[in-house]
Amino acid sequence: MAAKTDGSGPVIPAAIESAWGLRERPPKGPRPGMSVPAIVDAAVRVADADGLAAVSMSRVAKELGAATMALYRYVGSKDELLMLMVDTGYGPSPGPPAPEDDWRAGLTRWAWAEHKVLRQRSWLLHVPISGPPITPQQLGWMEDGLRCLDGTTLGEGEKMSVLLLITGYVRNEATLTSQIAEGSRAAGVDPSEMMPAYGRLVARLIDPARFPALHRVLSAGVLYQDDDPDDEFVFGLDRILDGVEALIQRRAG
Amino acid sequence: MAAKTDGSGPVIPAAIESAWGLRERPPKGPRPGMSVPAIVDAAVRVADADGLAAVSMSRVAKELGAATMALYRYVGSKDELLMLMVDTGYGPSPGPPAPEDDWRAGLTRWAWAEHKVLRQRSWLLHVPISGPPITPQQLGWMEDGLRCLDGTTLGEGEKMSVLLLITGYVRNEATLTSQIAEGSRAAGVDPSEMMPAYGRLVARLIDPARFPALHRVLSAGVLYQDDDPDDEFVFGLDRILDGVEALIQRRAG
DNA sequence: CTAGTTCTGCGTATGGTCTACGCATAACAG
DNA sequence: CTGTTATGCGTAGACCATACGCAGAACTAG
Repeated sequence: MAAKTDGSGPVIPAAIESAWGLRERPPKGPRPGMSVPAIVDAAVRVADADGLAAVSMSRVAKELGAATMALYRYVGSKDELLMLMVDTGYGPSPGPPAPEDDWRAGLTRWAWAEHKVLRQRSWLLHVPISGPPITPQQLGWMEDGLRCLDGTTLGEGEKMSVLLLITGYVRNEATLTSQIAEGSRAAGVDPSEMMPAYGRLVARLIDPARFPALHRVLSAGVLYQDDDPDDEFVFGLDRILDGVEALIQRRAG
Repeated sequence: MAAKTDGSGPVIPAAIESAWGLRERPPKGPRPGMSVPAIVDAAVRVADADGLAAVSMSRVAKELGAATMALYRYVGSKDELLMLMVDTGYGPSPGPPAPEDDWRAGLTRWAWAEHKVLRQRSWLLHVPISGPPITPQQLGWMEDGLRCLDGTTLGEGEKMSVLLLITGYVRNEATLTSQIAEGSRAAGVDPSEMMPAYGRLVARLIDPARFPALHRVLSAGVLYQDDDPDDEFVFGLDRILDGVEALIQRRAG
């Protein structure tokens, strides 16, 4: 009931420990008929096909031809399963930066790699994350990001903050574009018509006297055009990297 | 079934229309015993007290002394209720920037205002947002943000992108700190012990040979200290604003 | 004043969720 | 061979959102 505070350190979910390869199978009892990776793979398959909302314990069990409750011998709860799904959903990190890359090129590639994963598996954005990363591959991503900043003048804490900033930006951008995509699918509208429709809606709702600046944006036609989402992504990323560059130069000078 | 595409424009949920003050009550039939604002207020009260997970239709109805199904006469679905909760949860926008503020001071205040709201009502972060903002107060926030950039050299589209960038950052930062808070409450650990515990955990899991950069961060003691979350917030915000400043100067020069 | 219409309140019921618990059985240790 | 321990999984409980339909209230038209 109380938090475990013995010498072993903080509590970790059992399935996470086994993801790190710690933990041996007890020698007694019947052989397990399934495995944690098989369950996680099945869950990822379901999420890829029908979205995160379709991932229920019974659905995953059906995918494996097993009974619902059988899964609970392998994962402690649905939340634990979700955590493992995130780990394998992201996949292996893109690897350390190429030797010829400076920090900016490295981080750009790093950000694009996450961007690409999130565009393909937008369900990752819907998983309620419940804490800082502790799974092997997630820490692998972090490691690769840190290496991009290796030669810079930044302190270790600053490096970490920069990565947090960038990964947060990537997630956020992906969330926005996936919402547009999902919204258009739900409304049965062509995705390229989504932003124009939004612009018309806002134009119909707002009073130009009360919302002058917004009205000006609408008049400029900004919301009506269906931009390339990648352009929007590049814009924000470049702003952030410009800000980081300013810091690096201040530290150097 | 198909999307409505008549002259009235895109479909909007009934309760949103009434939030904008459009829509008259039909003259016939019994007087409504409740009102949409009363329901939304009750739901916000529940979320404030017990978190978003506690907001179920039956719980909100109980709060009002009404029957569960009675609510569906006022809101079309739970999702619609959530959208309205977000609108009133954010509250009125902070107002236009002070005349003596330049764009940077204005946006800083704007960002802090959202930061403050999200710190007080962290359940706002858990509401699955399903599209671009269309409620009155949300567009009010947008309007105020745009006004901060009024005198700058940026194009209308760029202004919008900058706001998206900042609001995304604020949400992201708030998400991270609220996760730490919620995680520590769930584990029954003192919040100030949370990051140190995380640092120890990572140190126990990773192999320094496989994760050298991460190991260096740990050795620097970065994860062990319990930073002031506001410092972290300021760091990221300053980076972003530096990036925006670089753009503004490029456009000006 | 009456009849018709339309809206409200809400009870019932359906189908979904996660998961606590306990039992039968299988596999190993001694 | 016996005891111990793990597995597979059925049952059941406690929630959840919400579709549907009915009783009755409040208005309008005649």
